[in-house]
Amino acid sequence: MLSERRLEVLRAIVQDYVGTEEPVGSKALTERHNLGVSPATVRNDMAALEDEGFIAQPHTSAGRIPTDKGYRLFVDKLAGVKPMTGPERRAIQNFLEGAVDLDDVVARTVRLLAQLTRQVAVVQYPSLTRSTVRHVELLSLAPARLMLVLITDTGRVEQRMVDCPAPFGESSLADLRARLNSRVAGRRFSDVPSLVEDLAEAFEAEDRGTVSTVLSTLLETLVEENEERLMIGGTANLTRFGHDFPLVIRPVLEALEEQVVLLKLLGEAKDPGVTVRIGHENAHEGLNSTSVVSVGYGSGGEAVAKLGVVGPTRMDYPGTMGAVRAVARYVGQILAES
Amino acid sequence: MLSERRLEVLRAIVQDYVGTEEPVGSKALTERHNLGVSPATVRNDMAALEDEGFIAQPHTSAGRIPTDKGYRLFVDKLAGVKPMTGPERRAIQNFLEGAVDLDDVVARTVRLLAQLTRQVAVVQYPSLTRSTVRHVELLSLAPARLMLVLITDTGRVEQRMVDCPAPFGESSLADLRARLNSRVAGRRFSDVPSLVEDLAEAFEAEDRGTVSTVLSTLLETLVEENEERLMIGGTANLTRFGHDFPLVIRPVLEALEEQVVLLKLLGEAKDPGVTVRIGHENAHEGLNSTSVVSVGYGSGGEAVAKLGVVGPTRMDYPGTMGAVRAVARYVGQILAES
DNA sequence: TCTGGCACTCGCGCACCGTGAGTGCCAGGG
DNA sequence: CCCTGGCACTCACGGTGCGCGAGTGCCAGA
Repeated sequence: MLSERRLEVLRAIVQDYVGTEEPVGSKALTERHNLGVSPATVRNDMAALEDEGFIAQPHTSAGRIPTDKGYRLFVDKLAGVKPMTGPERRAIQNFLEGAVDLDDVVARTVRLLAQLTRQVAVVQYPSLTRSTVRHVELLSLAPARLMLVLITDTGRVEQRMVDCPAPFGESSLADLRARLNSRVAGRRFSDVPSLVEDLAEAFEAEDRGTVSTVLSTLLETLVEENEERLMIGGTANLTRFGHDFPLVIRPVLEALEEQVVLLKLLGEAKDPGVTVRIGHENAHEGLNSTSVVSVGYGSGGEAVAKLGVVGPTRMDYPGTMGAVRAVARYVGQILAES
Repeated sequence: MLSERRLEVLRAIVQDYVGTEEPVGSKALTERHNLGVSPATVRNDMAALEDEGFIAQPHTSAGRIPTDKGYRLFVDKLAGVKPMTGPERRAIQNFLEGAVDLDDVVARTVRLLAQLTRQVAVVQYPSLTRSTVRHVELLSLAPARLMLVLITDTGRVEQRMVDCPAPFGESSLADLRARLNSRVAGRRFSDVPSLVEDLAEAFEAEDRGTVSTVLSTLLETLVEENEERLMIGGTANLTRFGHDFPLVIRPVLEALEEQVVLLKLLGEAKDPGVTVRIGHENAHEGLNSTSVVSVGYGSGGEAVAKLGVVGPTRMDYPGTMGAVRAVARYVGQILAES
């Protein structure tokens, strides 16, 4: 096992490298942190850390930089989560409180996260299946054309067109609307399929086709693949990535455009607290030189979706984790109020 | 005025430069285009074009590159719009037809435009004020809390919370909903303010406060500033911008994050056809080295919103204009069908 | 186990230079 | 008058060579 001092050396290396973006050498280290030992000793420690795979040299006769494994150790054992200061908390709250609807909440959250962390922010909309039904609305647009509108307790609204197999009267429509709502309003979306299963049976034969079309459209919106949405922002922060720009930034931007990739990325994090995935821990190749810091948020105790940031592996983990956690907490509050 | 041949030289310079991304010299020009004259003559023409400000030298003893003014002349006088090929048209149509709702239409359009033009795509949601009201829905969430949902003929759905000054009964709600819809359904949103002006008067004194709160919330959603939404994509294409990366790309990404800037950008284009704004013609400083190609789209004859792309001034104008125009046409069709 | 000393490595920045594409100008010819 | 071939000049670019210095590994001694 690594001695206390060696861990201290690793911590110092991570901190310095994150600050300066330059490989850090033994002399510079002893000057900026009082480790109480000489550079030569630090050199031995560094050699040991390198043997263990926690740090590496970009080339001989250069300083060391942390490896993914080094950052992992730093995050797990050496660093906490830096809490936000009072003024920061207030600023977050103020900024989020002006939102007029869910889109606005998400948009503001993205901007806020991007600004606080100076990284790329990703915010997932509250998942339908993990939310509660507030109301289901059915509108008649044409004799054989309906619009289905779902509204969740988190303020999310989804709409779908329904082409009916047969004309559907106003009274049948009112009937269906009433029955639907009495069954599902206030219930969790994940329970909806079983709750509406036998609904068609209550209708006249001529209407049953339409009713089951409506129901299957309703169920389709709940399929995992379709129902997830997200918003990203702060991509301009990618320009602070490093010097060897195009090659690094390109795949990152491409990955960010693939919602599927991002959803997987956020979805993988099962930890109830803040999750950090570092460099190669990310399955997607384009994100091998980035770290993802994410956390679930929700109006109650339970998480209805995730949010997080994507940045260079060389990032300020304690600060980023603190910001992400704080923002998630306040977003949860805002959603609970609306 | 410039002679025919000099215009031809300019066209050749633009074409070559767009293709190679490198300053083009007199010798290379005569080799690749049969202008029927010698390099020396071309040199004289180039000198003249430079005097007029259509081309410039990055440094002495390098070839010439077109200036913004040069591209402007090229777009206005020397190049047409390159129509899409049959297979391309079919691909566009297929790709857009799978969309399930408006968000999906917009998202697909963005992806499509980004792929076709290999540039950054921007698509504005159909403007509320230029659309027609399909339905206004009012839901009671709590005794003194309503949700207002607006649905347009283009499939756009907006929702707002309304905190009522006093409890509002189910029957009053049904009454208000019916009256509202009978007045505004099928009418243009821009006419809504005058159509609902005196609606509160029809209600009992105790309900008037709530009714006017609902109405003012309704009117607020129509304020220009709030009602515009847009989606962007294809930012990864910015990496193909040039060599001097960070400095150019940074302000562009920043500008793209400012919805206000983009909306202004699209809004400025008044031309009914494809509009091109080149380099410094764009008011926003960060976009001085980009060109914006935009066009209005709509379900009927009239434009309900704009879409377009943002790319380097050195872009394939005829091709880009053709793609933008074609996509707008098909999006209009899709919207008309839904 | 830590420390100071020492020889060694090697990337970085800088100066230097040859090459070649490109230019402007000019005198001569159609 | 316009076009052409010729000519001298300019200057960015790429390659080479070199000194500096930060950083390293190793070792002997405290």
